[in-house]
Amino acid sequence: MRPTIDDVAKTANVSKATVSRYLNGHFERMSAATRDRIAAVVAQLGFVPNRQASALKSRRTHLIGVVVADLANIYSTLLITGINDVTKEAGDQILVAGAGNDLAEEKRVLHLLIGQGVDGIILQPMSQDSHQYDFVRLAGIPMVIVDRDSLPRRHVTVASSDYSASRTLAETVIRAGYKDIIVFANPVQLVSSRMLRYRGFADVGQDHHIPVTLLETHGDSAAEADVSMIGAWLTAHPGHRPAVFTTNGRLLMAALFWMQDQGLQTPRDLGICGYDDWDWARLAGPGITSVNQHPQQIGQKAAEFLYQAVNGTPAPATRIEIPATLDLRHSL
Amino acid sequence: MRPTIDDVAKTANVSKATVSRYLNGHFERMSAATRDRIAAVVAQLGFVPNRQASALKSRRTHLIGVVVADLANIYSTLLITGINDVTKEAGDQILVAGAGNDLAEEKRVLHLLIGQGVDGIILQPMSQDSHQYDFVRLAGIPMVIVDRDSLPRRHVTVASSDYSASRTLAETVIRAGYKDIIVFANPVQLVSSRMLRYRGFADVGQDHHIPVTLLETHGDSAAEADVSMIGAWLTAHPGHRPAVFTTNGRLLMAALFWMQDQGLQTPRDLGICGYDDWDWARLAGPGITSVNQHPQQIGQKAAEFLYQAVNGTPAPATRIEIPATLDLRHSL
DNA sequence: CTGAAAGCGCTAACAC
DNA sequence: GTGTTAGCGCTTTCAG
Repeated sequence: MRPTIDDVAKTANVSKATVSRYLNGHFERMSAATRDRIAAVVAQLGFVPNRQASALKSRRTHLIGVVVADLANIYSTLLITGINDVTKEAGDQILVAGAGNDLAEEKRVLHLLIGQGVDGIILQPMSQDSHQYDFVRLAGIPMVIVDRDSLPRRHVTVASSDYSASRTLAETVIRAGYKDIIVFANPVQLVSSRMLRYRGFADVGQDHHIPVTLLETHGDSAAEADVSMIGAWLTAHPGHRPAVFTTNGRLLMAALFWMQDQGLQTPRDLGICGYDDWDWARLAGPGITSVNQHPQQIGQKAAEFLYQAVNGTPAPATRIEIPATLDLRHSL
Repeated sequence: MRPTIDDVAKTANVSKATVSRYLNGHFERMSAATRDRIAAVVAQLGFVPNRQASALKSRRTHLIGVVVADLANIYSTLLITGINDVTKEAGDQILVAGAGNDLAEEKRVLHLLIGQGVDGIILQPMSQDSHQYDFVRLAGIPMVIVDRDSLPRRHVTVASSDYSASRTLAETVIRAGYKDIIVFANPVQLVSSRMLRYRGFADVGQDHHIPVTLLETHGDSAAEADVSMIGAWLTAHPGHRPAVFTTNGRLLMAALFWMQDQGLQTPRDLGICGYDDWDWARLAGPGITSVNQHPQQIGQKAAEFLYQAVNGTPAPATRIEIPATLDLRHSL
């Protein structure tokens, strides 16, 4: 079985304390001889210190918890990759969990993370009410929020510039001559970023006296999303050629699948644009005009802020925006 | 700060042992009164047991380590999602790490996982030589391998039916009338699954006397992959219209980006097909014929086998294949 | 420069 | 039914 610090100490003829100093790099006042002897024994035994034990005393598990709304999402992957970029430098590991788009499940996994004694948490929150997360502050665990707001703001929040990116895209749509706009989204009341994306369109539409219709669906996979709502709208408005804006990549994909099935083409039959963090939209049809929010960068920034807090110098609880970028293509 | 089992014990006027029994569900011989009292105190204090401490004695951290070759990959996301489906049921958590396609880095993170005392590991291995992983068996940690072989086979290995799927696809290509086949891949010697995918084509090509050219590139992102090799081939073979097969989704995307930039169309100028685990290929061009290896299922199966081992009844070290499926579309 | 000893929060015999 | 006690493997004063 795994050797312990005691095994190392005995084989090297020193005390556990000395080995511990060695492991933690406190060679300042240690004879080179002892150091080398310990090094040899560690290598020979293949000793790997047990972090569970060390955490008990040192109060540092070197674990960072990450909770995303839905694991099977490109956004999540890229976010996690960004976080990993910085935890790696710190020699830490990430504990990932998916909330399955469910508040109760999110709460459950947060408790698991607390139980594991994570040094900090990065959360894409299900709830807009930050009081829901009081228990993690009570546990004394630093947390930073990503992608969505949770208010009153108690944590640094890193998100993309949803509202302004959305406005810019809406202006583009209108400039392209569309007289009808459809926003295809998951329920916007529930999540601040969705709401901001919708509001960007709604506000610009109002400025230009262009009607903006909100079509809400539950489920965001191609299979679950109820894309036929768009078909219903089309039937109800014969002769109209609207621009459809989808608030996330899965919905964009769902909409495009549906169009393909219906034999609808863009921009001939309708315009389409939406969020896409993975650039595949460039390849669909004539190329879909889309917004990229750079989740990897969001992950990096979030992790950097988290470490500030973990190291005792938390930044003020403000919203940090990573600019989303617009890729103009030929679907409008 | 976080309350401990001692705090709970004192407030509830019982011993730590009783609280511990409560926490672990040993109510068999416990008065309902004490049980309820403890429950109340636990809720009131917001007590969450410290798993680090419990692990020290119980030898179970409830942590499953997952090491993938590259975190920023759809395959990884879906694999992790599948693993999470089953660890969640067990009340466990997953510790994910990316090896950055580098053997040394993989070794480093494996050591970190061992240090964290994970109950088991799921690995998409960088090395085909299983001796590289002797140190994990020495540490007594159960492991299952996914996606690629590492031999001599010491661990259950869950992968997709690479060779047969690849043969089927090759037959399809040839039946479509192509007289030249190009396999665009990352170095095939290094990874068994790539090799199997290549061999499937090579063998079928030989059977039909159709030349199969292997074009190898390093880096698999659209930016890094050297797609111009295909262009060079085209230049060297004027008048030919080959079918290109890419051995993973990133390379498929890279090839399609390049074709788009070159103004090349499929199937007009060349045929194209490849691996795609996320169905976006359905939307590209006329729809790209592709192979889906169902990574989520692979993850689930792998986790199930891992738990068998963790629970003391390891399955024999065989290769388990999850059938890959072929989506015929219009790119050939 | 190194060692002894106490203890982190929890579990698991073994008592009673 | 419940309490006592002895650690799990490590870190960290405090001595020397």
